[in-house]
Amino acid sequence: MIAVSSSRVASVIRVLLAEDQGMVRGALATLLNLEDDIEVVGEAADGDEALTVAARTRPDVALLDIEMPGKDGITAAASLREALPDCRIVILTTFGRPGYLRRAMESGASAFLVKDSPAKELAAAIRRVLAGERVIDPALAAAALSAGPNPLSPRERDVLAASADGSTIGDVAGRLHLSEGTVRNYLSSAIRKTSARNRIEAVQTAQRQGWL
Amino acid sequence: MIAVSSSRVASVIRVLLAEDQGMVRGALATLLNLEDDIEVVGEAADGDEALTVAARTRPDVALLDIEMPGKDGITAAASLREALPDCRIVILTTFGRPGYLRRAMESGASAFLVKDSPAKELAAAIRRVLAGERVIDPALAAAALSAGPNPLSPRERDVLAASADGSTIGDVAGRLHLSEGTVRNYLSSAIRKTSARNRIEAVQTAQRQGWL
DNA sequence: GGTTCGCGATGACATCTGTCATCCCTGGTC
DNA sequence: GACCAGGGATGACAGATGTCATCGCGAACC
Repeated sequence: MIAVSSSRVASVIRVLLAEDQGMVRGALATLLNLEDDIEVVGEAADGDEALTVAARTRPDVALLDIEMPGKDGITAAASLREALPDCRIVILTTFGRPGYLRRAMESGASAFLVKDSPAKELAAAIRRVLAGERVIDPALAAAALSAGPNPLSPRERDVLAASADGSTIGDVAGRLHLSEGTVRNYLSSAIRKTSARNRIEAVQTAQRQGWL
Repeated sequence: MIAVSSSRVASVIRVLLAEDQGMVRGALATLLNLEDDIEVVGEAADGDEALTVAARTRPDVALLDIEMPGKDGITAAASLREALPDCRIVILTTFGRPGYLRRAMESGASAFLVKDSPAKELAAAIRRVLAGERVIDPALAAAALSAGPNPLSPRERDVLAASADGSTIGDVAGRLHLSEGTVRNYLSSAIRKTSARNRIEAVQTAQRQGWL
């Protein structure tokens, strides 16, 4: 054998990093590139960019932040799953919300990491995921299971989400092409299901649970 | 002179890093330690810890995240300013809110960085700050100046902040030892001053401006 | 001494919200 | 065919919310 066809070592893990905060993205990329068996082959600042970069670089693992402008990490994960079925997905997020974990898993993610955990766990998770394991914080998994699924119907979810920015009922009705009474009814049942006392509390619990 | 009393190089910059998200903190520390002239001599996960670690390590520069549990970065900056007047302060934050910038500067910070900016700017800012410069994103500075100061009176601010979590007027009145009518009056004027249509919008604009 | 401003309060009023009962229609499912 | 669950709507009602005028008090300022 005269020459190796590719210069890269067989065991190097090719990673795509999608994270909107430039400083965090740069720091994480540096951190990962220090590992002998990991190489960051692509970076993206939002979900859409992550998909185009992934199509070009064909990474072994995609590291996706949830909180990104435009297409969020979970939505991007679902699209990526179709485009590159062999690419493992690691979801990285600021908030360990039960609903996030549930949706991430349903979108085909292999790991779910919160940014609170130590930095060394990132590389470890990437290696474990490539070995076929699933990586989830046990405490968070328990919380997600005990919290149960999203109790809101799709329409209740829509209306609650549209009310989250302080819009008045009239605004929401106009935006969703519903009558004001209907909006009030959906809000009322959303408030009941979230055990809240008003719309604001309902929005907050729903967000805390990752239901929006 | 028989021996140098300290083994450290004269030009090494000793940095304290306060950031609550472990993964980000670890990655930033790694990034900074890669620089020849910078050494992270202490890490902290919240504002109070930052103060104790700073007292022990006496850093040249303190890198403080704003969004931390317990004592936030701006409050910590003010305390640090008293305890270690020679320590330069760099504020690092997710949100480039005008009010944050203003308060950070009033607390004695020398630099204000948003996490959106590229990772390489961090080390650059640390060096410039130590050289006596102030480092502020020009666009953000302009926004802070054009936005003007916080129009809310201290009490309006209190009441609005207490209403942010969806509490009812009765709750807020009880918590702040005010009559319900007074709370309504303060909320009403806060709503007027923020050009909002209701309490929720008022809370949102106030937060977006960094007025809470 | 007069003025202004912030804090705190009251009462009245109009409107917005949240709840409930009730209705129609549609697409399952047993 | 009977029987739900959802989506969508209406009307009525109580209570919460937002606005306004008005008052008293004390501190600051000219």
